[in-house]
Amino acid sequence: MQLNNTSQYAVRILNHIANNDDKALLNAKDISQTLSIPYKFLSKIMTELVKSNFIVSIRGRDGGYRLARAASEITIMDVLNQFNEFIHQESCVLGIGNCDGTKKCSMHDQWVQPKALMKKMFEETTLKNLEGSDFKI
Amino acid sequence: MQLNNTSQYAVRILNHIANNDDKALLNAKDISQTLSIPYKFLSKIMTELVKSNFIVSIRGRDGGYRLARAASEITIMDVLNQFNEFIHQESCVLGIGNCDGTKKCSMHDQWVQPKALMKKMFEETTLKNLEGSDFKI
DNA sequence: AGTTAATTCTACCTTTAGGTAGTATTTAAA
DNA sequence: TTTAAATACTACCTAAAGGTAGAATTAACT
Repeated sequence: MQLNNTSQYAVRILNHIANNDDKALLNAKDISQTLSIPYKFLSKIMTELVKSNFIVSIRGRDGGYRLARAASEITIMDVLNQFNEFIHQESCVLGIGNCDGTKKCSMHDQWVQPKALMKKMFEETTLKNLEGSDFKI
Repeated sequence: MQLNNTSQYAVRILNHIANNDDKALLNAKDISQTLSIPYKFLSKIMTELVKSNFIVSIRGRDGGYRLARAASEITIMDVLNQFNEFIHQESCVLGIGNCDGTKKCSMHDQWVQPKALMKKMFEETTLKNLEGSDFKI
């Protein structure tokens, strides 16, 4: 019951970029070293973050990355959706299709509240909310 | 953000056995058909459930499986722990080691409540609580 | 005693997530 | 205009999860 590796990396990367968005561009090499994410794997994720419009890239010497929009406009849910983490209302905790009100699995009722709280939290938390210098990165 | 396939199967299997524990033994072939879980894969899970003492097996002709203890004494958390689903207090949502009070990741505070609710639910839900005939299986 | 129907064991196959390698492209600066 | 430092692209490799195959073992029934 945890986020996949790529999602975790993506959130940490975006969080890091948001924390430094006033300064110069950040490049892949630096981010890789700061966050201890393998350089080549990070590069792949960066490209995906560019394509999905979370960040913009400046190519060539002295290039790098910065946020594509305000940190307050990027929710964690946005990011998770991009990396195959589905946390929607009907997702069934036992994996039996979709669980709606009519036909539900045996754990549906117990799962409703935790799922809703989790969903709400991911939807309401933005990169802005995560800013701070005192956190593990 | 969902349980792995094997955990889902394990819960559904145990739930099904609990629902029929008054009747005769259930065998792998029947369970496989009823729950639409591949027979050979199910067999493997059954053996693990026996070894980890959730069920007991009767070998040989007319053999099968039944719960090893009362349904009210088996929590979902017990099952998940057996199948590599770690939902403990210190598990870090961003995968940066363990997140305790002192040194925490940037999402720690937002994650505390959903995680706690989920943990409590899995700990307090037993197979007995899941019994019922009106659920998707 | 032999047959049949069940679990168990060992070994393998397949798919996907995670990760790596090498090269092409772009751009600023010397 | 060449070089250096950056991103982007294509293709591959590796490990783990999910799943399969076949034979061995066990025990009730005839």
